[in-house]
Amino acid sequence: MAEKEISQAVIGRLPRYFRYLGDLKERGIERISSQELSDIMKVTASQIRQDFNNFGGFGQQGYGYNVEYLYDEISKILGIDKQHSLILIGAGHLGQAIANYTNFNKRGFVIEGAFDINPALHGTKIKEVEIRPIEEISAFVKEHKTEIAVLTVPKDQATKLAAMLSECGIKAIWNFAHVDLDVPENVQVENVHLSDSLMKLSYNINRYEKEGK
Amino acid sequence: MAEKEISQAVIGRLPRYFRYLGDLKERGIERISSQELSDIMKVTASQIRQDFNNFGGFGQQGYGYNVEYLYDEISKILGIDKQHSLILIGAGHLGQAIANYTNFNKRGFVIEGAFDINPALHGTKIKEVEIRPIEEISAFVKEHKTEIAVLTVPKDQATKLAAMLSECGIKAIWNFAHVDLDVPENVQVENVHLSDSLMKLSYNINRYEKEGK
DNA sequence: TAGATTGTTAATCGATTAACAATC
DNA sequence: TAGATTGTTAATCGATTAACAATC
Repeated sequence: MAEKEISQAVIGRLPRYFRYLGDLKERGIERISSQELSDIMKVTASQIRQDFNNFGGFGQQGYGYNVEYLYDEISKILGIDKQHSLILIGAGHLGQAIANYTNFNKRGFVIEGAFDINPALHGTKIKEVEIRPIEEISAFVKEHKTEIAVLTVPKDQATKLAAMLSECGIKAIWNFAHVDLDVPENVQVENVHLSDSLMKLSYNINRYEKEGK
Repeated sequence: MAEKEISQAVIGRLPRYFRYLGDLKERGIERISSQELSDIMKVTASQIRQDFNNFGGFGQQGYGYNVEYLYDEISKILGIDKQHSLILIGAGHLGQAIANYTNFNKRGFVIEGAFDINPALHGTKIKEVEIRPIEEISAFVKEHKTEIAVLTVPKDQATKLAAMLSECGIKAIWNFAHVDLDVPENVQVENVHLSDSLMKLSYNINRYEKEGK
């Protein structure tokens, strides 16, 4: 069905809405108006209403939005109402950091396998998951129908691994390598380019010092 | 001087230009036209020319752009032609990952201190840098005129630490905590919200499966 | 000089904000 | 019913793309 395509600008804001709604829910708040949410989140009430309306009406005139309902709906839109299977490729510090970040697990992102090129690590464990040689990735992904590969390897390896992962049916790559992956359109890629982020910070330090603004 | 404000959309693209230009430079390529760069980077030539022209003319009609010159100019714009001092706050896996990522060091981002709440870590080292109690942050930042604090602590700590850091004159916070920091406008913040990123990935998996697009 | 390609203006497109009618 | 607040259309703003004159 040709539902109208939602812009990535809107999608990019959903996790933040989700986070604030989670907080409100925890604080026992039942309803909220776009104006109140606007005050808390520092975005316009208009944008909030437009964003939510991309997915159909979640609110009620004269009342506002039911926090729990809205929270649940956003979780469905984001696809985090279901479990997702992950494999870790690269068991370095970054891989460890991700494996140990319990919030992902709580949200249903479950690490089912871990792989590294370093033989010394094979057989050792990262958060209860055994580290295997990268040669075993393909068979593992096919057998477990793994959805997401977390790529925390140097960039020269990343390109080859991405091609291989695409071939064995991975659905998505969460890419921490500092390179743009070229994969078929049935493989979703989300990049986390930490050095890009740090450079933006550097720019803004610079800019503030020059412009005083 | 009221130079016209450059949009964050443009800034966000600079690190990627920088990366590609670095590659070209390494491959010994001296000049490149906006069209050639467009082919490699998969953005329009028009956008490339517009982006660069925000900062004045870097090219030459009939010739194109000199790779090395352009590379250097972008590094100046991003402020990565100078050294930047960092402190690590939170010496967990993520902090370790960042400390061990040698590329940052190579780019002039130097970690000068590390702090953690856990007394067991005090006195131990993370990449040659001694881990200190967080009570010492304030004095350290003032003494070393530290520019950037890398915040890799749980979110409840992050809010308080951000306020403290702002007070003792930090210029910027690279925030990995899953919370929006509220700091004065003289403190630059760059957020790395990993779970937001993962949720976007989840959305796109979902979307592709539904729409087949 | 002729050809190539930038710098820059104009046109288009998309995203955000404002306004208000619909309705709970 | 009156008041509140959404859903949605219209207006504005900004970013991207196209076009072309300037110029190397």
